[in-house]
Amino acid sequence: MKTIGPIIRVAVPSPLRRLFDYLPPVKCSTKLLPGMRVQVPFGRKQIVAMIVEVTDTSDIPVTQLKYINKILDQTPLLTSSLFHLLLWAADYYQHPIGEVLLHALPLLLRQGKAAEIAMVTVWELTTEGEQIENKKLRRAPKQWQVLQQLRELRKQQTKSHGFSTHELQALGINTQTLKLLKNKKLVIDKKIKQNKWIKRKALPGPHLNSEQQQAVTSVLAGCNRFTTFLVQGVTGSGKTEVYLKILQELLTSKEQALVLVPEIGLTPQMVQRFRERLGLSIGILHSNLTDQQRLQTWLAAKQGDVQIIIGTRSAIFTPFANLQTIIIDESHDISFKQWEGFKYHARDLAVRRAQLDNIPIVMGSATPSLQSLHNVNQGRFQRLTLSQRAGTAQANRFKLIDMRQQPVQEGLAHTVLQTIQQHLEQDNQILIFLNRRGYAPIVMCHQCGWIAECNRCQTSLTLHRQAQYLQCHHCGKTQTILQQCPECQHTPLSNIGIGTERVEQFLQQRFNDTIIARIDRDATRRKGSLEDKLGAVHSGATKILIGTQMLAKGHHFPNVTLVVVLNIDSGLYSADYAASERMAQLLLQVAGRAGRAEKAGEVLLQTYHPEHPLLQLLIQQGYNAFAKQALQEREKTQLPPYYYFVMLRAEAIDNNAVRIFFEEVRNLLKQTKNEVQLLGPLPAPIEKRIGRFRWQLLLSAAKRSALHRILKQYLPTIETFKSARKVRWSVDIDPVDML
DNA sequence: AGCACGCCGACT
DNA sequence: GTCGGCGTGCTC
Repeated sequence: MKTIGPIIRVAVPSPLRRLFDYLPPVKCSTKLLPGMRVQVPFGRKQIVAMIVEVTDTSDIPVTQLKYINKILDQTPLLTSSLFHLLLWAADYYQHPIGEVLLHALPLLLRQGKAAEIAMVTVWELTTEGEQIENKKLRRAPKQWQVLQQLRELRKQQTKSHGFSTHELQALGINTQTLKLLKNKKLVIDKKIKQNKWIKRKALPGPHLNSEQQQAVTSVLAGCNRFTTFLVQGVTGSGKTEVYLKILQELLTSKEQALVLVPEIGLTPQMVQRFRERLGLSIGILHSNLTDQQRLQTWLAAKQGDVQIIIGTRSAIFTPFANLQTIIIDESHDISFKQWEGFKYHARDLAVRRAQLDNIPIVMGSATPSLQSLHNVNQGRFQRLTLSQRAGTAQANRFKLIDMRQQPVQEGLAHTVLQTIQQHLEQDNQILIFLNRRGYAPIVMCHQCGWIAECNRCQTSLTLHRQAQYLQCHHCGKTQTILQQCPECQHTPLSNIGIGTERVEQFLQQRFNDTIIARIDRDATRRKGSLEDKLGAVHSGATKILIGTQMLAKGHHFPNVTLVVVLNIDSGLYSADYAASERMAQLLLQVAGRAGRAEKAGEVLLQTYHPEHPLLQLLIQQGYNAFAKQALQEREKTQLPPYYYFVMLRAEAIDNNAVRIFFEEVRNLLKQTKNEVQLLGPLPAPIEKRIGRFRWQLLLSAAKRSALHRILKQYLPTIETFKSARKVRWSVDIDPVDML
């Protein structure tokens, strides 16, 4: 039984891959449009939903249709451009549409709060208030005094409106007095938009070198249509200056830009630099804002009140009144990929958004993803290379240290220790990189082979000696240190493997009068301690710096002349095909921390596989040569970006429930014949995590469209499986991590 | 997902 | 006798 008549089709915030039809409210003066929020009865509750379509037929009989309860927006909350991007994303990532649309909204809007720009009250003198004489206020000295203060402020002020309650309070002016003056019509209060999107005077930037200028010119030449640029510039080649110049040249006073940065890249220093150099208002979006701050920035961008938004991953969902370009810094960074819930990649969405809006997009990186380089080869991206390092800085010298040929102490090769000694004698700084925090990753009984394991995950516990506990680095759970083997009572237990804490302790003994700092999550937990430690490095007091990934990004250490990377081998032979790509990116990034001043940097890489061809290529011929070879291998072995991947994952406390689910899924997908290849289901590389057993099934195909068609066809069926209710399952399109 | 309905075990 | 366990079905 079909229903004819006005039908409002909405998306609801639930994991259902379909839309729901409603009738418009009985007396409805608002024209209902896609992108508006409504409150609707859903099941037993009232929920916030988003209008997706306004149509005139429904497959649901009219008796089953409910009425919209309330219209929450008078105009669409999502701009048409963002709305279409989100619809595309829901389809591309095969994620429930309601979750996608509502995920894009700031929390307060998701909860149904009004999309209101915060207003502040400002007080202004009336004409009468400016002219009135003292004698008329003889009996109100306080009011007269305030009036005088306001007149004084009026003389000094440069802004067109009055002063906020807050500002006046700071000057000791009582709100009560202002109200009395208002009653006498000597002052008036007005509500105005919060004036937080201030423009400043732009400071001039450095002179661009010819390559930088060339890059800017190329981007500007393509500035009024969809063009994709990959700015590939080594560390220190001045990519940020290129972005700044592009923004400066491209944006007129009403136009906007979105700048996406990795999670760790959004530092106050970076924002400060943008603020100083661009005479434009800037809004920031990241995870540490209050809900109200996020909402106000979001609305300001939508209204066109703020010109530049700098934000992390989720800022790709900001609406803009007049977006002219998107810039993605460190575009290879995997923090642009959302891992949980709606598993989107902000970089890929950004490219799509630029295409929908017909604007240029600029992606920058010293070490572009193989995906991006493939796009360059295919002619989809235009590459702009910056090869000169700014100033007199010199390129780093890489050297492989063959661990097999020499004695090793606490993870450090003999020759490496000698080199450290030399650099210390020359009063230089040294950076040691090890992507493993704690003292030792394994605690083992030498007698019976027992290993301390997490009871919730299938992983070994890491010994944290200083903090005095064993910790699981997957679920974070800690437990007390054991003195004795629980199996055979043998004592003591052996600590196997090397973490940052252990390296620090060893080096402190070895070079006992040298100041050593450790920078990892444990050593910088206290607020301000990271800043303190970095300060001590910059002042020159700290001579040796030991750290994890935290060190690899953003920070500059101009006086570091020696970088040592302790364990690069995990990137060479891994179950994850992309491990070598990430290792190469990390190595160049770590190396880039050093030798930025007049001193050249030396980079030592400790390995048991110095002959590894990709590694050889990387250090002898550089990243592009490495990437070319790695891409050839990917093509030969049918891996992305030549093949397309979709990972189907499921987990449950009951291992069997997951196996039954996947058995059903596999039987269903058998029908696809050879259109897609199935690998698995297999237990995930970390089989058990936080008490849940995890399995995965990899789908791959030479054509993206084939994969997409099959998912569209079969996911609704999988959704109805009874076995699906007993597991947590998810679809990951273009997974970046196989683990 | 969230929520209710519904049919079986150990308790005031 | 009930409180509550989670299996199942539904959401316009």
